[in-house]
Amino acid sequence: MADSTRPPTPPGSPRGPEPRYGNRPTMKDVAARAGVGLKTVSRVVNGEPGVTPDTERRVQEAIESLGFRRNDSARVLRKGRTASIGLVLEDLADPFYGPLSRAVEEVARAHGALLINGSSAEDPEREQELALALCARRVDGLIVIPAGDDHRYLEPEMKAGVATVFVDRPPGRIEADVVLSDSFGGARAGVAHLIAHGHRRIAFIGDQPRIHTAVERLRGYRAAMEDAGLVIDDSWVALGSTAPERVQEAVKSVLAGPEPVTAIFAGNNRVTVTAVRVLAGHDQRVALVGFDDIELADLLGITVIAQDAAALGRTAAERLFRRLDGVNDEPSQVALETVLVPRGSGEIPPPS
Amino acid sequence: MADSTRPPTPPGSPRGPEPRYGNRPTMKDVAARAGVGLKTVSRVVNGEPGVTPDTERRVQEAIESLGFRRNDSARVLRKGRTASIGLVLEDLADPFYGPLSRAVEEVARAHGALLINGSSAEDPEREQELALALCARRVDGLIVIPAGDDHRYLEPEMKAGVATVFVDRPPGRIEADVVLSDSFGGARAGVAHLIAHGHRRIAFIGDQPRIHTAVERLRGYRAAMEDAGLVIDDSWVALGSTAPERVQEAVKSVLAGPEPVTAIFAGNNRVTVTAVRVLAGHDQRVALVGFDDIELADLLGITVIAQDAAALGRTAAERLFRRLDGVNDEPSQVALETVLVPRGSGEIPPPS
DNA sequence: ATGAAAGCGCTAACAA
DNA sequence: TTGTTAGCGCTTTCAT
Repeated sequence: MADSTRPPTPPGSPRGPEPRYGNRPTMKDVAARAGVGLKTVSRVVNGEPGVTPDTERRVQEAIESLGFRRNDSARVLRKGRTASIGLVLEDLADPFYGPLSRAVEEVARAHGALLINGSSAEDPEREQELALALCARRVDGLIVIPAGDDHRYLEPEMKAGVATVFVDRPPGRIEADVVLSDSFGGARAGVAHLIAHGHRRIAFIGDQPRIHTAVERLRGYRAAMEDAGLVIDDSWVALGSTAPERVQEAVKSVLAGPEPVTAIFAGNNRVTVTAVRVLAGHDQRVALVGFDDIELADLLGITVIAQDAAALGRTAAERLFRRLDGVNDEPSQVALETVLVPRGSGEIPPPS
Repeated sequence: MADSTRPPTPPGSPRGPEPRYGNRPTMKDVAARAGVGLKTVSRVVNGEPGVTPDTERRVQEAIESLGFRRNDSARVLRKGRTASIGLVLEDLADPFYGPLSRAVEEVARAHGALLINGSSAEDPEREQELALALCARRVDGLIVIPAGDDHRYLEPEMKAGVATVFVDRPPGRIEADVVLSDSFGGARAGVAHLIAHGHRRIAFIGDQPRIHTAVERLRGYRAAMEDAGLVIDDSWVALGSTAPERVQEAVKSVLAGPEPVTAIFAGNNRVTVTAVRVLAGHDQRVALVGFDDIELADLLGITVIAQDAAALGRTAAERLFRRLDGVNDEPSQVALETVLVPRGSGEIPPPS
């Protein structure tokens, strides 16, 4: 009865495909070892009541000596909840998404859930592939930072009960909760700041136009210029990849020619970083305001429109868990405020 | 036969605990809908051969109209492999770990696996809790950046077949693969660099002494000083939390008194950032070399010992998958080289 | 080419 | 307090 080895092959039963998991012990093994029933082991493992201290001790001993660990896959299969949520973001290596992901993780942890995150690398197909893989693993909920602009592929999943919240950018062609930063308002305020400091020729260098935030920020730029009665020259606006080479090109371009811009509004942190590098090598002082705060921007005197990445993540996660707790109201749309942080670069006056 | 609804409650069978998953369709449902056997659906879903094009089409239609998605939990239960690996790190919001995690993710992706990562927040208990939770979910492998110094709790898991690789810091009281940066050599080179530029009184401000890299870097500092025949004053060395307040205090302290240090070696990126801030407000110019590269450090002219976080992650992940592919040699220990990047702050001479 | 039946490890329901 | 049974959704085996 108290045999510590498991029969290598349950005789008479079709054996598994291959030596799985180096033969992990199961509750059945623990039960045999402790000389109790299967359900009793289950009770002990899950801290359910109705087990005498003595039995519990015996079971615990068996667990330890066998090195048993509950198989959550089996548990999930039975219970229907995985206590895990998925986060699809663009790139974990981007300093903007790290804090966002961490904030989501903390909320998940507070709800006893694990976070699985994956990077879409700004590729819509990969976004879809990832999101669906997470659904196949039956995450209870999904937080998505869209790379693509059509999320109808998530409809069956959402109908099937996968709570879904979009962050940073709105979903395409589907109704769902969204948590955004006020890109339009932030950009408008930033550009207005430059105008207030005397600038009239201001460039906008941003991300690719299929990205919602890029378009919104451009819209904010246009609004601020229009508010001031300024006409935008097409050559001042450059949307595209945020790869350093492209941005470098764009910055140099708006600074060239007989009538260069005197100020630049950078559409996100990647653009700002490269712009700062280019401007550092430029002979003329050029004003700069960037969207997104950056580490050490204070020391470099970079004026920014700061958004709170952690707050974005936290808000989205809280919304998600509210849904998982059964709240079933209309899809909501939240826009978090941005903050203008003047540090010097945005207050440089135009050359007189 | 081609009925699109599933009986709400399988009659005569004890029904499940609650309306699971908003009633997700299963292969059985798809089979009924398509008028084929269960196994045929399985074949189609998994792209196995032995299905006529016509049958396949019917099954595909049923899948789409039902919004079926394979339940990977059930699959895992049968197959024994989850095609997922776990990564336990310190803090995803730290710009050092973002790229590391991303690199691991890419390798995992190349091997068809998903990455689940969690932050230990530098808390040994939380590290263990997380690692074991990942094991309960039967990740195929585990990459751990240790917070604690005793990893015997992983022994049963490793015995049970969970491939395990440690990164950035070695494991405690257990034999396993490790991928490190050469902290000792890097710190030694950095401090030697300061000495070569004329410094004699050099401070070391680092992380908590229970963290391996902190100790190694301190050892490198001591070695460089000794190489130069310099005696270290105890007041020059400060180990502890990397919270800005603590570091600020430490920096101010080594710069105070009648014989302040003329140079500082910062033990990691968090320390460097705060040190730079403090030094920016200091009237005397003080040399600084920091361990870890930092974004925009080039513009601020910060001399650093750079380690390649992505390479650490990549190397560890490759090692892990080699193990998962069945390679079973001795635990290996790899140390990646660091690079001294002179940018100005490390070349400031002592005041004469 | 297709399907029926067994069972992966666990929990829910129901005895005992 | 404890154990027995059925079945979660899938894959495997073996028959047809």
